Amino acid sequence: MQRMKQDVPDTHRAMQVVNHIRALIEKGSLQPGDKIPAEREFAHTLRISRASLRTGIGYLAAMGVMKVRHGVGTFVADGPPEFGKASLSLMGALHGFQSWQMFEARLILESSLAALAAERGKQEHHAALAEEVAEMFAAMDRPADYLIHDVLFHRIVSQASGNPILAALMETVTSSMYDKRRRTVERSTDLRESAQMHREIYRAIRAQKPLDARKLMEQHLCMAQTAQGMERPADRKATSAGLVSSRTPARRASSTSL
Amino acid sequence: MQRMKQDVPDTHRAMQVVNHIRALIEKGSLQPGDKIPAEREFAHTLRISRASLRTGIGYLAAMGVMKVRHGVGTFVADGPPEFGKASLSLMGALHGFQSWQMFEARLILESSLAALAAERGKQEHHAALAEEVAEMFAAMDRPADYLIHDVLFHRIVSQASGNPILAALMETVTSSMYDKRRRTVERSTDLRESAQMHREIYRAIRAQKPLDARKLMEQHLCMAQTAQGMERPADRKATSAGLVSSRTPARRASSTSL
DNA sequence: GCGGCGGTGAGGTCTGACCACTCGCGGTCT
DNA sequence: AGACCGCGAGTGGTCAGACCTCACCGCCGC
Repeated sequence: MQRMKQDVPDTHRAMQVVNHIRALIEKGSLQPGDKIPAEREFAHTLRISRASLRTGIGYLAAMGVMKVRHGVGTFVADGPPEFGKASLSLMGALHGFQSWQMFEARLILESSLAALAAERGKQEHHAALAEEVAEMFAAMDRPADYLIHDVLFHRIVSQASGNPILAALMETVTSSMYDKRRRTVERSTDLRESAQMHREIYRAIRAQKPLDARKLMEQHLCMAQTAQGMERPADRKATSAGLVSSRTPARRASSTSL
Repeated sequence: MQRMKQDVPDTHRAMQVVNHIRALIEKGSLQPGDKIPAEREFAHTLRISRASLRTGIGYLAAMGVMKVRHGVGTFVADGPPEFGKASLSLMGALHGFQSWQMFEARLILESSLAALAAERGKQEHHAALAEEVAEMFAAMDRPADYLIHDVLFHRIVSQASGNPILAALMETVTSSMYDKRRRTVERSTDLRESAQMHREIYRAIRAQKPLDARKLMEQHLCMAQTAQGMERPADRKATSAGLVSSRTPARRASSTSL
């Protein structure tokens, strides 16, 4: 029988702070971007020491719920939802995550994200997407700039999906690959092809064709994976049937069909 | 132009601790389950105050990289990779995540996980899966126990997928739904049907039929969503074409085909 | 008008003491 | 001899207060 108990990541006081702030957020009296009272003052209000308060704030900051700015104050995170960015990186070092696993996770998340974006994307998203595609074509000779708009493009797709949870998960995965991508893009030679693939994806999303968007995104990511030489070491090909939208509908006939 | 800078969640000293421990992990001198030196001693070694050391440890603990046990010591996390469990819950309260969004995220992750498990699952996983299915059938009249084996089943599927990253992401999503599920299962009446669906999924995985496993898992989750009355408020149906493995391959003909 | 300088208030760090929890050793009672 | 209890060493948790660093902004002098 497993433990199944609530996680107790920190100690009493810290959780007290976390729960207090959580209550404030849920009550609506603490909105994203808001500033919380100064540490000394807040600590006195909660009847705890400043050190304990800082422990709790540190916990929240580590998870991306709050942002601390030295000399300014402590604020509730305002931008798009983000989990602790360094977390995946740390976990990777600890559990020995492989590059192909990251790509696989990204492939699954982002292809679904593209499909959702095609279904639900609004005009504003289409416009932003078009903007980034244009920027990418314009920056084909400047890999560093190109990467920026590349990332932006995918981020907008995430937003257009209308599911901030998936978007946040995606961001977590991609952010831990960013530095590696930056190095790869520098010596990339076929940014033109990449830009065109982005344009195709954009078109599929604008045309509200989820299946096309999904397939194109899969192609795009598989290509990116190949470009970085991060295919899965042996056995199956990366584009295994269960992962990528299959082009062999015939196999569906073998369904056990409940 | 966006910021794109590295995240600086905490301050200098804390990151110094994080990086030090990260280095120890990457060097291999710190394995999962290992105990790190006592705080007073470790702080003296790093030439920083105990308070600063604790800040760094708190950061790592918040992300699930380390586990602190009062009166015992501080250890490197050993179990399956887990992100901060409370994070999604906090983020949800902050950004107003909807239930259907959680279900959607879970649907995407877990259906892919099932497909991967069908491709890569080993015999040991099949055995464990069968075990849990049996337990579920045996616990149909005890909702609380049933839920435990339900969770275990899905967790084993995650492991069988061979991608710890996706498994960890899934765990993050599901753990924030656990309490709600617990309440729902209590008044559930058709656990028999649920158990049978799990058995079907198990069979598809054992038979190495990724597409079947994916589809069955989708059905199972959609049913669970319906049971909890958490469908998406209006517009489309939950089983939109781009999300669920379509049963209308004809639509694929409309591809823009790059 | 502009730029540097310093005040103000925020977070960051340090110190050292004390509190709370675990665990195991050793004594005691049965 | 064996089971039980108590206590103490070791470890994390909390506290208090002082001081440092940084960001911001208004004042003052040029």
